[in-house]
Parts: sequence; C-alpha cells; structure tokens
Amino acid sequence: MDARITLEDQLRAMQGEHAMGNCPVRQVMQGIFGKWSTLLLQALGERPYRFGELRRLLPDISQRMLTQTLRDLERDGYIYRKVYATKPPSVEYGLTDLGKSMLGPLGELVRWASDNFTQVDAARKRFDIAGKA
Amino acid sequence: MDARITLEDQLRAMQGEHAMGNCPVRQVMQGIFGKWSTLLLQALGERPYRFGELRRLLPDISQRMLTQTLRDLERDGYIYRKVYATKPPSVEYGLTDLGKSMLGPLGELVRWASDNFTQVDAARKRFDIAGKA
DNA sequence: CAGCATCCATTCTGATACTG
DNA sequence: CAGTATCAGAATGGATGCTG
Repeated sequence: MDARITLEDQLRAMQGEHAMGNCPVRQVMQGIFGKWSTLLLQALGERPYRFGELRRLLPDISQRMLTQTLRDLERDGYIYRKVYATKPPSVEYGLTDLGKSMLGPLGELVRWASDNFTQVDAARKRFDIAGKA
Repeated sequence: MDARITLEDQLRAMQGEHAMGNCPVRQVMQGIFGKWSTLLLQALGERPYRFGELRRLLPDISQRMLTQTLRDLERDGYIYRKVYATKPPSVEYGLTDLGKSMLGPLGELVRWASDNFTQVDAARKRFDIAGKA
C-alpha cells in the first residue's frame, strides 16, 4: 500500500466548490500547525493539563495566544475542556480520541524535524552565504 | 520503539538559547506548512515541474507567492532549482534527497487529514452551533 | 518564460489592563 | 484561577505593472 496522496487525490477531494488554497486537507493541516498548536498537542499527549500548568510549561506563550490556541484546538475536536466549579475555578484540557489518533502521524513528522533540523539549518546557511538571500 | 517525541525531548533540544516559540523543530515545521508549501512539495514529489507548469497546477496561487514559496523551499534544502539557458529561459524545480526523505512523514499526516477532515469539520460545526464560537 | 518591485488589505501576535 | 478586551506592530497575502 502506497501511503502517498497524489495531487490528483487532493484535486478529486475538492469537487469544484473548493479552490486549491482552501482545500479541506490544507485547512486541517493549518489547524495543527499554528505557532503553538503542535507544542500544545504534544504536551496534552502526555497527560491532561490545567490552564496555568500549560502556561508554565510554555513560558513564552502569551495568555491571549494560549487561550486562543486552546479554543481553536477544542473547536477542531482535538481537545476537550473540562471546567471544575471549584473556588477558585480550575479548567482541565486533554486530548480527545480524534486528537490521540492524530498524534501518531504528527509525531512522525516531529521526529523527522527533530532528526533533520541541523540539515535544514545548514541548507539555509549555504543559501544565505551564496548570496541568494 | 516509541515514535513519540516528548515535550522534554524538545526542551532538551533547545538548550537555553532558544525559547519555546522558536525551537528548531517548530521552525522546520513552519517551513513545511506555509499556505502553499505542502501542496508544492507533494506536486514535486510526483516529478519535477517547471515554473509555469506549477502555476497552472495551482490555479489560485499568485505569482508572487509561487516565487516566494519555491525560494523558501529551496533555501531550506527541500527542492533544487535548475535553470536552462534556453531562449526563452525555462526553470525546473524538483525535490532534493532531503525533500524526498521528508515526504514520507508528511504524507502520513496528509493521509490522516484526508481521512479525518469530515470529522474535524463536524466538530467545528458542533462547536459553532453550541454558540461557543 | 520566469521572474522582480511596489503598493495595499488582511491576518497574526503580543503587551497591557481588567473581571467572575 | 482562568480568562476577556483593547490596541499597536509585525508578518502574510494578493493585485498590478515592468523586465532580461
């Protein structure tokens, strides 16, 4: 079985009402690859976290971006949001089944990036030094 | 072998000079997930294409974005750019070995997105209808 | 044919201040 | 504790006209 998706596959999935720029596959991918989405998905892949815990885990995310990214991930069905009516209130975030099923493929790519970022970095330096920047 | 990369792995890879927001892994991922990058990488995974061919293949990309995205992919070492000094000139783009090696993991994720975009779409609708939008 | 330069609109991101 | 609201700057995206 070939795991490759051809461009024709994607074109077929678009059926006219969608243009290339907003094909559904790409829309899904964009949701996963926001500036903080991948990091949050991986964190929640380990265990559920509370809002404040995530904030401390990602020291350089602003509160605004954390709230917004979590909301987007919840909207796409990757994570759940559970409010405990304690005093003061606490909110727990965790992966849904859909989110868990996505973490496999995403992990593959993260692993590739982790294994190859030095090569990418080297390529960038070569390109820039060659004056093509 | 567990293919998962933990957050601790990423934190370890950062070594202080990098913050979460610009960790090298994320930088690589961002390069792959620009608005058009994935589509172009997949197209070039089938065979090399010329500039004009790519333009026709992605009808709704602007010339500016095509040029820019190709240049970014070349800079990161995923594609090569070969100029034929014909008259009029023609330019061929194709995947490098690094690009080819990345297409595997990327394809996994594209396949997941292709298999699950209806679920994501359904989740979005539920969220919006529930008035949480 | 395969670009580059310019201009403009939209989106994204973060800092800051405030609330149930 | 876990947000919301507002604002300003940066980055991104696209339309148009010009060139070797």
